[in-house]
Amino acid sequence: MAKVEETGSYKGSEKLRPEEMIYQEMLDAILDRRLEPGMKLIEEDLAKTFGVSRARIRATFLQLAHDKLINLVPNRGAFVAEPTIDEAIEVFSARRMIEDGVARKVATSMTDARAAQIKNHLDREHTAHHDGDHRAAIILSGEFHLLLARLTGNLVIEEFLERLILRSSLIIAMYESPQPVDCSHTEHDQLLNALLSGDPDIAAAEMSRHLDAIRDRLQLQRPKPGKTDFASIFGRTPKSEAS
Amino acid sequence: MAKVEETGSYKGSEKLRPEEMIYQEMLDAILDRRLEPGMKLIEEDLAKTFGVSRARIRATFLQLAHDKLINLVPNRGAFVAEPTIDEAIEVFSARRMIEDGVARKVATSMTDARAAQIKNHLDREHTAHHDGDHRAAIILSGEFHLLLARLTGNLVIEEFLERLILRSSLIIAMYESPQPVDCSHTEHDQLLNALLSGDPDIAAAEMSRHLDAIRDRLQLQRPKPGKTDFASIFGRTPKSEAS
DNA sequence: GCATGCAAAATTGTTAACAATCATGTTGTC
DNA sequence: GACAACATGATTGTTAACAATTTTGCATGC
Repeated sequence: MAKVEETGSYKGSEKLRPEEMIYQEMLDAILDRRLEPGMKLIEEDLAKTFGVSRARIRATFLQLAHDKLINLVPNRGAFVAEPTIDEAIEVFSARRMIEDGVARKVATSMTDARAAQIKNHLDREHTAHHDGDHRAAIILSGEFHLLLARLTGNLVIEEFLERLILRSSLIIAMYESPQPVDCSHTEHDQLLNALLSGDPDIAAAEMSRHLDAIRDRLQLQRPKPGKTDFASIFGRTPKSEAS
Repeated sequence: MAKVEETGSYKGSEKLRPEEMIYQEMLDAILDRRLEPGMKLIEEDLAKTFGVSRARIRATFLQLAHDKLINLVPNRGAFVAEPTIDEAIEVFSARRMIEDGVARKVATSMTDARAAQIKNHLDREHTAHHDGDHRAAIILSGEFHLLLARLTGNLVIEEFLERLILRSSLIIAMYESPQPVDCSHTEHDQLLNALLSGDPDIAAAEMSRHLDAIRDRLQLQRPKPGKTDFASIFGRTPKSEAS
């Protein structure tokens, strides 16, 4: 629970430096879809909202853009990112490539203490799921992967994967199927078993399966998400194309 | 040759947008060690040098800091990064974890066209080495790894690895042994053979070996690089510690 | 009625001045 | 002579105003 709040709280720990707090708040808003994909982000409005100058908002924009959570268009402004289907596929493919390696490393360096650490996390995932706390379940699910990355002891991997997991969260928020089927907590159990086997190939294979499963649960076949498909809404084909 | 200039030129393609040009120039200066590790970067001086406002320099700083090429200290300013030995080890360990996956993917999706593409690159590496063009050899060596990343067809991996390779370049510039022993071009040949075998395990193993070899060629055992060790210089031990 | 061009409003991009903070050198005291 | 307090200069952080660009609304003409 504490862990959940630490990473995903709305305006949780208020002793953060203001710059970090603004990043965190905008991040949460995007992942919660209070800021919808494609939405224009106006500097002055945000500056007034947070009580800071436009310069700080601009700096925050650069961070968010670097993490691919917003798009920065010269002279036009900032827009909440709308990851395409191809992007979504690429992100999970990239995660597979990296997290396979993570799984290999964790599997071959497993200790009792580490196993206990993972089990403890899984307990919290199960609790959240049992309590029907969907939001906590999603956050903990992401943190499970981050925990494995941390167990490699490699900060570079950890930081990169953290960004990639955030990006995944936006993708999931955008493409998740209407009826939430977060059965992934049982998959994490299987993953732990694979890691405990100590066999890097088995661990990597299970990680690949898991990430593919997440991807396959998404609705990645919609015509063009975010962009309203008037033709299908009104049951007719467009008369002519706009210039 | 064209490729070399494209990525590593001093002030090459001047039709870049000014913001990108400034990033590129500072990047080149850091990797060339014209800007030494630890050096203070003063906003106003750079602004005058490039004929832009401090605001733009600040934005460029954020980019460079994100790539870990400079350190940003609140109220103190920006300093060229001084990767520690531990950081250097972590970067190459991270690359191994990722590039193993890259090698696996490239090995299992090899075609004649791709093999030719790689061979063509190796030819250019050999030429540069034969001509004694050390600078081009280093750049091409980095681009070899980037080429493999590109062959995975995954933009996420490609972009991340690009940053990691830049960071590696700074590390190599900082820790390379006095007598340049860039024998890595023959290692790239071996890597190609491993990729052509089509066996992902062989390819990954060869990639690991190669990256470990680069790391092991570095002088990663100095007491504290960048920070002058007066005690050893003057052959005596410090009398007392500074407060 | 619809497209085109123009004018106004909104928004981003840039600059310069000011405030806050940190580094440096000096002075005074013990 | 060493240390601390202080004053000075340099540098970063912030703000507000201005310029450039894009978007929007409206009027005109076909």
